[in-house]
Amino acid sequence: MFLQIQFESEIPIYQQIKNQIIRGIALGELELGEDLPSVRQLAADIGINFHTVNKVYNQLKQEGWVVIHRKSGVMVNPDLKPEKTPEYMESLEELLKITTAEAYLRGLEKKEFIALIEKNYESYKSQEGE
Amino acid sequence: MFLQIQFESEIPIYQQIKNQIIRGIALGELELGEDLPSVRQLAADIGINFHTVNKVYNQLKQEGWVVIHRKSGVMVNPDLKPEKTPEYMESLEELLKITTAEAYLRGLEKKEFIALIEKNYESYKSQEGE
Amino acid sequence: MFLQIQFESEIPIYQQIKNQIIRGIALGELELGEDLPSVRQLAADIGINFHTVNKVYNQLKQEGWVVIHRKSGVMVNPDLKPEKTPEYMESLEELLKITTAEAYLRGLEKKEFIALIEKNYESYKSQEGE
Amino acid sequence: MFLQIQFESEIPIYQQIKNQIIRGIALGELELGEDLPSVRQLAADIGINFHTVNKVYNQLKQEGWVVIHRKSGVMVNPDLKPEKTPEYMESLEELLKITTAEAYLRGLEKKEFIALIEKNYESYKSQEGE
DNA sequence: GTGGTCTAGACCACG
DNA sequence: GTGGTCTAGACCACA
Repeated sequence: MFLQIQFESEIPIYQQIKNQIIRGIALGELELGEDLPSVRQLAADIGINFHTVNKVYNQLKQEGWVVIHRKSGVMVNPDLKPEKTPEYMESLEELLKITTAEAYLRGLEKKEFIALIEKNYESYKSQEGE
Repeated sequence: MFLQIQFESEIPIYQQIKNQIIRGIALGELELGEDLPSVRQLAADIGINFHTVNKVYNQLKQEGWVVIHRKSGVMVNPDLKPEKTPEYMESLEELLKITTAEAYLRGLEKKEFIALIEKNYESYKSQEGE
Repeated sequence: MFLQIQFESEIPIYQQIKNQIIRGIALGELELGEDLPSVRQLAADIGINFHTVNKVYNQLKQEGWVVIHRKSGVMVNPDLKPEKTPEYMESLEELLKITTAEAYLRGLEKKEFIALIEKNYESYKSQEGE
Repeated sequence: MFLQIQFESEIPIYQQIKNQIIRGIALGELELGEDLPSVRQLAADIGINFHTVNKVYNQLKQEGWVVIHRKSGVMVNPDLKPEKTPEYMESLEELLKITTAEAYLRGLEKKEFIALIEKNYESYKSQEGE
């Protein structure tokens, strides 16, 4: 498994896992319809309690990233179609407000910031052969 | 005061205040050397516990955004020069990893994302007459 | 066979099968006395474990919907006469309590709700030439 | 508190609590903006573990029924506006398919079924003075 | 005081 | 063997 958890981080473990799974989908490391480890398996791999993984999978299911088959376990939602909802856009804009403000004050040029965005986007695009 | 607090938000109140003060500086709404309200004043204005405001000011001081004079209160650091430290850059890159991943999956084009960044940066630049 | 199973559903597979068989009887798609597929046949058709089908048939038998002959297999109970028991009525009322409450809060008018009921009832009645 | 839990029921405790809170809102027993007991308080009142209540509140928040203030606890969403989404309508229709089928086969007349619906709806309407 | 996170272990439903 | 539920208790962040 490609998950890398920082136990000393302030970011909750379950949040780190969620982030990395979503990023894994964007990067193409996780394909649509691909099986994810069982809650207990993943928990054992990472060395955490299975309830923590359970919480992750349930939230990912709630948000539509994965589907939970009744017995075969959890897989990346094969019909993944997350939407650019107004709520999402609002929260993104709110996040960027403070992020860019601090970046600007710290002397990060607009060009540098955009370069970071582009670097990330390229890594996603490359998955599609574009 | 220009602070707008969302009590139902996931973001802690103290974090919201910090964010808005930093953004206020970037926007030029708060000038370098400008006095901030006293702890009790701000707490009363927002309707929160003054310990929360105290925490905010102490963290802002520690991070170099404000200076606290024993009697004259708190002011925006007149010699503000926050740095683009490696630690900061690392945390920013980490944040953008997950942020762009979700944005990409939700169908937000790179151009759209960058437009959001530029919109923000323009609002800061305009303060300098550029 | 007319069974359509959703493996990602919250509803257990065995429950889905039961539901569809009972609905099939109400719709007249399954006639009284009609033979049902064998346990192994149905399991193979759907692609599930035959223990699951076994469980379904046994529960349906216990509730009086089908009869099981040792060799000739399973058939819809030719003398079907399920009753409007107090227990059933109680559980139905309990179900409708929460169902109508949410429907009401979501803005579903009483007329709309009743229209849904009537639409269903009509499809059963039509089987009797009414 | 008006909650009545059946510990011997097959319906999970957390589900029963959810149901009764939503029904409480529909009945007007819970007003919009009204405070709900704290997780630990409600858990103690019912005599269950606080994690179970926590799960309820989080799901209710996720579905928009309540808001969780950072310190003042949980309250019924004052801006409650659950929607008649296509997903909801689909699941409701699916539920009514099997429910009406069994009711019909058990000899419950359409009129009787509708009477049950009306009885419930009246109890909600009466809250509005209509 | 509030909710949030994580651990730990038990038992159950499902297939 | 899978996820789901519930209990229990610890510690933390927040206000």
